Amino acid sequence: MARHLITSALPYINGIKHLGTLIGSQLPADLYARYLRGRGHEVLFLCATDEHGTPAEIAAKKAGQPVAEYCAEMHHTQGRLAEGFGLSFDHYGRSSGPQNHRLTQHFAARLAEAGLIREVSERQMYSHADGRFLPDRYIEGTCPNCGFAEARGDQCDNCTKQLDPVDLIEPHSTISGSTDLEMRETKHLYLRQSAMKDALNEWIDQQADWPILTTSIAKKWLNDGDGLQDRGITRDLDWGVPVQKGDEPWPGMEGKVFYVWFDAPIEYIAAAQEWVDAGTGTDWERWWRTDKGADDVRYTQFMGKDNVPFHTLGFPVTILGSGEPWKLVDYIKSFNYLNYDGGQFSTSRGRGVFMDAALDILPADYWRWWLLSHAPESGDAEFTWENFQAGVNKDLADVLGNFVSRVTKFCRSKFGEEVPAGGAYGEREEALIAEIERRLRAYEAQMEAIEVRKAAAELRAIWVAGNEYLQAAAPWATFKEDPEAAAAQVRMGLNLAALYAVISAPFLPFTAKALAEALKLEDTAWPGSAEAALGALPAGHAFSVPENLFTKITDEQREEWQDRFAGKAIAPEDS
RNA sequence: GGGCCCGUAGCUCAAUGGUUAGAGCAGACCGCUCAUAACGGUUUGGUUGGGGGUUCGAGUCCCUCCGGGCCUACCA
Repeated sequence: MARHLITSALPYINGIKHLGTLIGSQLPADLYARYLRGRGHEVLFLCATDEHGTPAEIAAKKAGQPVAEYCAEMHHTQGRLAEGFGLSFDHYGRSSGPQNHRLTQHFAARLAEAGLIREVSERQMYSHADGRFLPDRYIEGTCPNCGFAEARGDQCDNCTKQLDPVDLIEPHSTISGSTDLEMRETKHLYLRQSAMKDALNEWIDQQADWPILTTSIAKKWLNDGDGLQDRGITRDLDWGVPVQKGDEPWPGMEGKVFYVWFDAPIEYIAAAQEWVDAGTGTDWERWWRTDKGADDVRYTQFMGKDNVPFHTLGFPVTILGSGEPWKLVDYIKSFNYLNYDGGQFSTSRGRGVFMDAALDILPADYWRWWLLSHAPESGDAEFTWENFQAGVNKDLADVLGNFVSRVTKFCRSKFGEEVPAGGAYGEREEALIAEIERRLRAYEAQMEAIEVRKAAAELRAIWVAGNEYLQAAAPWATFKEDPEAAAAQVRMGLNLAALYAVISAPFLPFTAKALAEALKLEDTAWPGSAEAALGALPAGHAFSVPENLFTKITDEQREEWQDRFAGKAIAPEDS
């Protein structure tokens, strides 16, 4: 038994997330957490909404709500959807919570003491109409280089020239459209990441077993061009963690807040505090402080590739630079993107499937299975309705669902709804047990390596083995000659179903639970030897035939959904 | 522009530099009739994107070209 701290990248607050976000971090993190819990390990699985930053303010404005209220509502909505997908967070926190405020200010103070923060004066565009400074991307104008009318303040999307907002002809705010803009002097804090470049390089070099995606992104940022650059960690916004040195004011920084990418990862720690404060947990420090018991914790982070720089560089600088014994991540599992039917998911265009709509049309396990078995591990993956329909129908309805159906119904018709007694296992059963033993251990190995697709393939192979066995044993034929032998075969079949109820749970928690209940399976502990596991249901054990575990997706449904989620052509923009 | 990842069967993907490049799906054929017309078996299908090189041996390493994707630091 070991102790595992698991975090999923924090979903940003500005709306309901799509399937790409789900498979990019939360779902595989949940798979791993469920598996480790199943193996009897002690697990703390944390997630939270990432609530600060400009997009949150803009989304709130669009919704006509104060930002705090908007975030509270959206946090609730996202939480409800997470629950709907079976995401088994031990705590689902908020980066805007008081714990994170205090902790973020604490880290800033420690970093300042360590000489890792410097003040920089810079000029930024201020919009009078909006009453705020605008990030470059929220300013548009005509490109001085190519004449493109909708060039952004940071770069022209047409000619790709790097721009400064002052270069633009007739610059205006994309929020209000106002042209009443001026450059203003403003002071900001920068985290001196460059000072820790060598330490980070050495640390990354030690991680030979991390996904290439993780280390290559880290190395690129560390060594590209002039190497790792310092980053501004404050913004001129209202919504966020006020800049303070711990409890003390920070002269010259009044009215400013820390920037999201600085406070968001700190929320991983704060979420553990929230977990305790909410009364769900006790002693968060034994998970996060190596001087208070966390030295034997294994910490695994899950995230999409867009989040890798913050987790390999920024956050480690915060942790290491503090000079305090905080737990540093042990393994970073990163994912590529999931595309939607030949393009990207798009929020504004309504293109693709979002978490709320997904649950409206199908149970969570359908999505969990397909997404996890197609997790974008080696490259970007693509969601198409044809693939989704084929995968779900074949794997879930035919291979798993139908197996359970055929064995339970056959038993009911010949022996009644209890595990039949009589007969004995022979060579065929011995071979099956040996095969299950081998595959079970292979499945565990893939799970432990967090090879998500390979783990799914192994699990599926175990389901298939059940169908192969039934077909070869053919109890419906045996029954006519030798009912005792058929009883043994059915007993084996029912025990396979019971095994599936246990080992499928990380992928299919809802179905696994329903199956376990139908089989009246008391003990859902992870199987030791296949031989013991396949004896879990003794002769005479009563069960009930479950409803069909999965309904197939029809061609009509598929076509309807294809149309419904194709999206409409509106202005481009975010996802 | 620079960098990274990817390119393997119609589709989705495997293969510590080492037998004849493998699975699943789809297709074809056969079997079975317990089951959600499900299941099982057999089988078709490959110039591993192109070209060059290193090596006894290359899908794998190097060079180059082609194609796709991502990142490039004030979106997160």
